[in-house]
Amino acid sequence: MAPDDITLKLRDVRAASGLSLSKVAEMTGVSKAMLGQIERGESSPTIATLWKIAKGFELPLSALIGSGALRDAATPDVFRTVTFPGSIEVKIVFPFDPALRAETFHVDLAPSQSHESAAHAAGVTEEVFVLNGTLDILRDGAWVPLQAGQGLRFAADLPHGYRAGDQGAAFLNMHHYAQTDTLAAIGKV
Amino acid sequence: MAPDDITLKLRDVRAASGLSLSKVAEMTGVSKAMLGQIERGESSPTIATLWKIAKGFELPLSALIGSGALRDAATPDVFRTVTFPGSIEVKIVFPFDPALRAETFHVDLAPSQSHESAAHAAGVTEEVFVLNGTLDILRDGAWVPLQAGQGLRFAADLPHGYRAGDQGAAFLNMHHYAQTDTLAAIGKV
DNA sequence: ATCACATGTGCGCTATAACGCACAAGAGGA
DNA sequence: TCCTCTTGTGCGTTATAGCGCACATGTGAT
Repeated sequence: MAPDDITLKLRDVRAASGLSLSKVAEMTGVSKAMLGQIERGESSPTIATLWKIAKGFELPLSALIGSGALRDAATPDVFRTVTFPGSIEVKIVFPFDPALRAETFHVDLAPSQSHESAAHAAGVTEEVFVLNGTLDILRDGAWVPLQAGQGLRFAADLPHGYRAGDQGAAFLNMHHYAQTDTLAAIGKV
Repeated sequence: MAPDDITLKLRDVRAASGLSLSKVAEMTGVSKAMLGQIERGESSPTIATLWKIAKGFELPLSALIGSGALRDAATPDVFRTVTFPGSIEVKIVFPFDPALRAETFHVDLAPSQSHESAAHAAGVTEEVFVLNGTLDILRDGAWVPLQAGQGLRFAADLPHGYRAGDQGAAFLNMHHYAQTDTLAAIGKV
């Protein structure tokens, strides 16, 4: 890929918002002239200014960077069950999808049952949403108490654990694999 | 947030690869001195050079951009609520994280209430997991019935809709943004 | 000890990103 | 028409990204 493949979508974003260069300049702190040049491809902005723009629009930085985008299709629901190494049994709610880099499990813990998990690979983030009962999550050495309807997002590349309350617990467990697994592609890890 | 929140992960990536500045300079076409300055935070690179670096490592650009990540954050004892353009009100369970490109909402529908959503931007995938009641999802022109404990994953860049059953419905709604998102978050939709 | 080589950092120079300001073109209004 | 406001673009200046080169340090090897 040539460096020309960087398509900045500022023009699209601004068009969608219906704002003028002046307005955008005002809300981002980036000069009107510079914004124009960026849109026209006459200037290659610093990430610092790109950040300012993204912040102004309240957009993730990646929203402004056009790269090779993978498209994705729908996947229906099929519940397969899988036993984790840690010996607990989980149901697959959403299977892993390479495009999303995510998968979702449904976990059931018996009353007071606990499960400790070793550190996952770097860049793995977990999200837990409690469906029923109460659940304590061990993260960073401390137990975080959660009730039904509450959620917690944490980095899973550290040792962590789950512990159900007196009435057991059911929760959704989303695993997000950041693009850090690309480190694997380099050779190390 | 100050622009200082941009943490470039070049140092981490290079450390993981075990390569020297010279080697990286050679394979990326970016001067050794500049690479050093970027790692030390003394220089804010252009996206052009950032692209060269990413390309040299055969990494996606986003792999080098540190989200300024909250990552570990979000214990939503306090739910923030947000009203969708479509007029229904949703609670934010997990806020958008650039690294994950995902956010999760908690949606409550009154009995028989329905909500239609226009097509989102290309590359948006939704996951729905029903917590309570029954829910029908309009996808691809057909209504898919779901009960509590069931989930559905579908491409959201087509018109789609939700319809609660007789007792109403509560469900989690995960939005995954492929690298093309942009427009959806702005408000245009 | 001295050599040979590779590591990362500092210096001077050039290219250019980013700014403020001014200007030309268009859109209504009176 | 003339006036006023806003649109986006061009110009001159300053700040800084990015380069090549040289230097200081470090690590073995002989």
